[in-house]
Amino acid sequence: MTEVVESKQDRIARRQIDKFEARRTELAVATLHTLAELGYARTSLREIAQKSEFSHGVLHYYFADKRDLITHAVRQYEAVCVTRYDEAVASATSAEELKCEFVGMFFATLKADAPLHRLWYDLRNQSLFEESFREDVLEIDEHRQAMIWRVVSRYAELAGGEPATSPAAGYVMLDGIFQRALLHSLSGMDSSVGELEQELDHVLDLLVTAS
Amino acid sequence: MTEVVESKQDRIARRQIDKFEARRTELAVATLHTLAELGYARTSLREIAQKSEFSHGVLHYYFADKRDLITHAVRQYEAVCVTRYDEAVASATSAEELKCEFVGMFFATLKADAPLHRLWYDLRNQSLFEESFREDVLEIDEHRQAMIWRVVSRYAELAGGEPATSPAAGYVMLDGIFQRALLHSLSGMDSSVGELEQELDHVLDLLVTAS
DNA sequence: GCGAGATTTGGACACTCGTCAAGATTTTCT
DNA sequence: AGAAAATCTTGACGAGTGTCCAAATCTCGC
Repeated sequence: MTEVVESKQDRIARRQIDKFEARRTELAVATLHTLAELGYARTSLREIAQKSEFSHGVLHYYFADKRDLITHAVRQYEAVCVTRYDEAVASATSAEELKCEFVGMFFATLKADAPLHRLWYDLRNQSLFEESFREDVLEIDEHRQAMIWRVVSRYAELAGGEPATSPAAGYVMLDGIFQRALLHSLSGMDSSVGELEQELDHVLDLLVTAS
Repeated sequence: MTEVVESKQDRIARRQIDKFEARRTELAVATLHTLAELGYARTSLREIAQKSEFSHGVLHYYFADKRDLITHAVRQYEAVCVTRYDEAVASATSAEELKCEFVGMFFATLKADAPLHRLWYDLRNQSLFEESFREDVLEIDEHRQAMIWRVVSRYAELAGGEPATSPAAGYVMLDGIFQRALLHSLSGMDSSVGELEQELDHVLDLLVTAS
């Protein structure tokens, strides 16, 4: 009987833990939105709380401190970002089709999710100064690299060639294009963004050996 | 005679203005060092003053406000950074020599001036959130792009080929490599940096059409 | 419905921030 | 040398920060 009682208490305990976790992610999502809007340098706990439906005190009930909160927010970002092109990779039946879908999605998310993307770059840069961010940043960067590599290697396969770079170099070069396009997009330099879009078509072919 | 007096006053006035300007750049340089060490988010005026030989009040004697000061510091950065490869471009007599010198300098400054470089990326990212930084950032980015383009186009010339990308795409891709190498270098991932160095050799050739 | 525990609130705290101004100090000109 | 101007220091201010906590509120098993 004790074990029955125990399991019942366990169920109750688990339910509360789940609720606790659920609220944590809820607050982490609110944090993510505030960060995306204001940037790391100007995001305060009171600002975060104001964007949620809670008071600022509750943040310290669910998180040890500010770093703990932001770390969890970054982990939420990861969940959002790294499967973006997988469907296109799986469904494309020709190199041309994959390229077209990839370039389209690339610039679609650039425009639709600009605040989130600039946050990512902001946090990645923070990790250049704050060692405590590095582990998470490096891990997320790995996942982004893998995501891009799935596209590039599949593109090479469909084109009947081989990737011309390592996964790291390929990712880093395409990410460089994304960063520049993001900056120019937020600066209202639409024509420059358009040129980059045209050029991405071309760059993808540079990243695979001629078939 | 009035004009003689005036010109004498002018000389005096100019001398004082020059002195004023000199102290401004002196303080801007101190600001640059503090920014490079702490990052934008954690740099305060008192911290800047402490790294100089003055008190914090003097900053408001020479600069209107914090933004004015940081803007001038960024301009100082620009003066430092954009002629780095020009000597190599001018003196190289073969593609192989230019490539070797470029790759060497690329990774030498990566290691020697890491704090300054991470500051640049930090400020460029701030411009994604703060419109007031954008004008300066875009201008400096142009100069960096031109600097890289001088290398790429000369390399293509020496190799008897043509650049395979636009100046923007070429810059952005090489800059992406630099960013990644900087992150991994500051993270102590030396082997990863070494791989990127090897790969840069290869990437340079991707950026020119086969001769 | 009651009561214990979980959750939330809102204010207090110690601190740092940018800014400013009054006064002390130094430099410069006559 | 002495006066005038430029320069620098110091301390204060109000606002904003992260953190903590006592009290208020809510939840939920009994």
